Amino acid sequence: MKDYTPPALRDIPLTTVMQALSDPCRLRIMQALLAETSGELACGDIPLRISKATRSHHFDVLFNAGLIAKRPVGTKCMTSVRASELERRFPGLLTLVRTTTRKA
Amino acid sequence: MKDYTPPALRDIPLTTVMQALSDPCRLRIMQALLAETSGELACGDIPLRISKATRSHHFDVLFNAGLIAKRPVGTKCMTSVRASELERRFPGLLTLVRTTTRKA
DNA sequence: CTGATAATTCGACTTTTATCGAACTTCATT
DNA sequence: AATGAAGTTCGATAAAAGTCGAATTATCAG
Repeated sequence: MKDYTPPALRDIPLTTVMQALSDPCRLRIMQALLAETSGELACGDIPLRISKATRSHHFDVLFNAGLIAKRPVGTKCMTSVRASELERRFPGLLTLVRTTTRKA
Repeated sequence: MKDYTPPALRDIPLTTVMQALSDPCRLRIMQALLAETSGELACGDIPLRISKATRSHHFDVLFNAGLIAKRPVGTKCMTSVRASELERRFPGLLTLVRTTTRKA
């Protein structure tokens, strides 16, 4: 919970974003966030069969890739997609993540 | 050069595509192919500072991720982006790859 | 202050990935 | 058949990434 200042998207290469989204858990997280009407969720709110440590790691990767923002609320850590910024820097990315359904 | 039959995109998860594009060499290859007016290039035509073996490996990853097609011409191996199919299966992907410039 | 909850940090371990040199295959040309 | 060019395959090695349990920090509710 060190720092809530997100990285500038200008400095993020597309390969970093691709890498962040190449893990099924992380893609799920992004899709869950995008599907949420409120726009944000706490880390623990997304059901994943992984340990707390791993979950924390995945959120970290998404954060460092510029994909999500974090906001502390009590002991919780609410996260949201940096939608408008991402759309500017990576046109088409969110459409891709939103509309591509997971294969059987 | 075993098989030139590309995988069905229906069976390719988005994470696989993301993983394939998470490497700088491979992203370059895709961007070079998309920028090419003829639409195709031989493996060796793209300048990369890697060995033949590694280059071959990267083309293999792109092929298995459903991103490119291969066509033998003599001893050469012409490759092209599976553009229309990709656009249907992964809307926004090619726009993303085409328009996102590499950071400084 | 105490206890409970949410999340992070710290090693340690395992799996995956990128990379290469060398040997091999294929095809075209001579 | 012999040469050369373009790719592939085969280990081997080194770096990166995913995973976890245990210890730690931070915050809220009594």
